[in-house]
Amino acid sequence: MAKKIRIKDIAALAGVSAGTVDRVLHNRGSVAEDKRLKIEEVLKKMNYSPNIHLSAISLKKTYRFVIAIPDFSEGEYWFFAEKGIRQAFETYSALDIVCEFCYYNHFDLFSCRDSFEQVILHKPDAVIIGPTFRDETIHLSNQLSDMGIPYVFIDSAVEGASPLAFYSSNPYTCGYLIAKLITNITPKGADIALLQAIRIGDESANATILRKAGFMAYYNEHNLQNKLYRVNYSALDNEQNEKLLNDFFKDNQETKGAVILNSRAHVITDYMKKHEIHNIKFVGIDLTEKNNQAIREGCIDFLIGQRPEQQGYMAVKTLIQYLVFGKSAQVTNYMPIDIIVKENADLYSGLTDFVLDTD
Amino acid sequence: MAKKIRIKDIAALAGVSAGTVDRVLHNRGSVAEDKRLKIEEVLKKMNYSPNIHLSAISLKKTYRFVIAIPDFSEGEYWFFAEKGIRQAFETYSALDIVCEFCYYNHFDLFSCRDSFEQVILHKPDAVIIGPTFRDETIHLSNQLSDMGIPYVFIDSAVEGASPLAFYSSNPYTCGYLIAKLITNITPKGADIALLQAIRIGDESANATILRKAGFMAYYNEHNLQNKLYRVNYSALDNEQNEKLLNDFFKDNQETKGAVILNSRAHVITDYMKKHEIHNIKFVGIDLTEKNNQAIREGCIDFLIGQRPEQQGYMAVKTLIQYLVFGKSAQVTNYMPIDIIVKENADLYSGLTDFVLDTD
DNA sequence: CTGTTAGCGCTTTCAT
DNA sequence: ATGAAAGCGCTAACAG
Repeated sequence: MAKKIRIKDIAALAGVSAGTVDRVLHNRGSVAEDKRLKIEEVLKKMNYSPNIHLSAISLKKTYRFVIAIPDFSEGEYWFFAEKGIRQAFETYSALDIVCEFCYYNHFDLFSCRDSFEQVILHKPDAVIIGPTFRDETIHLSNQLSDMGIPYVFIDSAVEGASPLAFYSSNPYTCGYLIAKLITNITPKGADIALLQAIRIGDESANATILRKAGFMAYYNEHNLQNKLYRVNYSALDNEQNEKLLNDFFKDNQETKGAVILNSRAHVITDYMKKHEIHNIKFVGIDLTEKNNQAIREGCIDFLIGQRPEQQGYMAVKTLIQYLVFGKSAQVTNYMPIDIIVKENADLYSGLTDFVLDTD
Repeated sequence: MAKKIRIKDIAALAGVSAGTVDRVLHNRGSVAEDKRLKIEEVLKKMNYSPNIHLSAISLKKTYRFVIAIPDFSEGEYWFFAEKGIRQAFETYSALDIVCEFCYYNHFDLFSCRDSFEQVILHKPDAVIIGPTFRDETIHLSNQLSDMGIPYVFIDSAVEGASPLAFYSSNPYTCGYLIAKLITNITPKGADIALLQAIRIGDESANATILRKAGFMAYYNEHNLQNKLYRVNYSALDNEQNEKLLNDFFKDNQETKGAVILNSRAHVITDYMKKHEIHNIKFVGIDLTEKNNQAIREGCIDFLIGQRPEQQGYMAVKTLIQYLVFGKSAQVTNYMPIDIIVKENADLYSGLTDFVLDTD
């Protein structure tokens, strides 16, 4: 085990004082060029990296975080993302962080627009965005970029923005894998239903579009002949939903498989249970509490897990590293895509203790 | 966001000084009973927990860790476990930790015995054990228990020992899931081969026995009629292996699926590739580098992932929490069981950056 | 431009 | 038994 290297050690090796090393570390200027070079050389050679938790106690600065994500109920997807965010704040409890949450309804474009306007008003030092609507997200991103405020996307990224980083699963791969799974567990050539949510003010969410592309890619690459029905459902209006699904399932009794490219699988399995529709294989996304229930009961065959806690945690961590040391992380960060079945579902849920840290 | 609570705050609320609170926190005695009770009450009410990274700088104590695990080459299972262990030491870099590794050959009982004898000689403050052979592990555990030295198991646990905690996947569930996967991707009733390693001095490793139990349980619960061949192979002797596998595959051309309950899947797929045996579905364990290669090439259909890095990381973390604050964690800790296929394999490998931390 | 110093939260030693 | 004080690594304000 290498002995710990302290600022003092670096200082000695470079023939300066600790204060000067610190100035270099934080780019605070007022350091002679030759000494700066010398210090940077020593830092690199010794592979020094300061203990951020120790930095924190000396730093009196208060960091204002704003989190702009969809609202949620307990056990839903964004619940877990927020859990990860709060966990990160715990881990960095030595830092003085204040945090505002700007929630929006992610089925409602206008709600998102309102919410995003609030973000700037909070004068944040850092922002975490859960994008749903493309144009609104770009608009906010541009404002933040202009003001020099760093921001990180979680759940999905948006083309045309310049976040410090984003943490999401690769939606294309997700869709691709879903296609593989559903076709592997349904008879060859069977009809498949593709459920999609109705949104207010926009036809489809950002991530969902990309997942669909991956899904279709699998079909094309494998020359699949399965008939594919696009079925609308409503996540907001139960009655409307009932009607929409009735229309489809009455007329298409031959459907053997169904997939949904967002976390509302349970809405569909609830309907199926109620109407005693069995023998339809079902693949969905996200281990929400309700989906967990459904997978236990055998109503869902596969779920794709996206590690929302970890995304939230990493977003905070990345921003802190940047704010404190100006360290920019890797921009593109795709999470592992977990394949969840009845047997391993329990092990994935509520596992916030099994988490790690790296630097 | 709740304001940070410091020892000083607790002290003020309890009407004592910071020093006294610290004495209570660390059970260092010399505190009047009534004050102790008062302080403990305040601690609980305020839900105080000290920042361990800050504690660390004041603590000058050196902690001696000994890690007794199987030896490995780069990219093998234990390589990743050790990676997680080292990562944890990084995270807790404020602590002064020295660490000795006692490796043993996990196909050789006697090597294990020798290695475990070394452990005690290092006079460790804490030990991490990767158990393979039951009796040797129990023997070491008893010695450690007698000396009051905390130890944690990773990869698998051993009945009859009293570790501070263990981190492993549930071997029974692992085996069960492997059975489900192989029977789902092979024709109904098809012959299945169960590959098992020859070991020196012992018939089978601890974890493997339990996995086999889970595997068989699935068979029994589902009344499967598949013929099951137990096939020996050698992980150490290539020539012997060639012969063993020849014997089996020549005589059993009807085998449609194969599973292996340890991380050497690639040994078998290498053989199959060499002998141009195709059309055998294959399920194995652990995303080692070589297995990763095999899954990419399509030689393996499913791999079960056990998160070795995370196990190692958690083992260190648990021991540190115990050593510094006497905090005992939960004893039984089953990791998520990852299901890995060609499409998501890349996302699981080399992902040591995507890790979290909680307290 | 640079070294010195005080102070962050936590622990421990040393008087009391 | 207890509080005051010093010191851990790191940072920032202050002298020079």
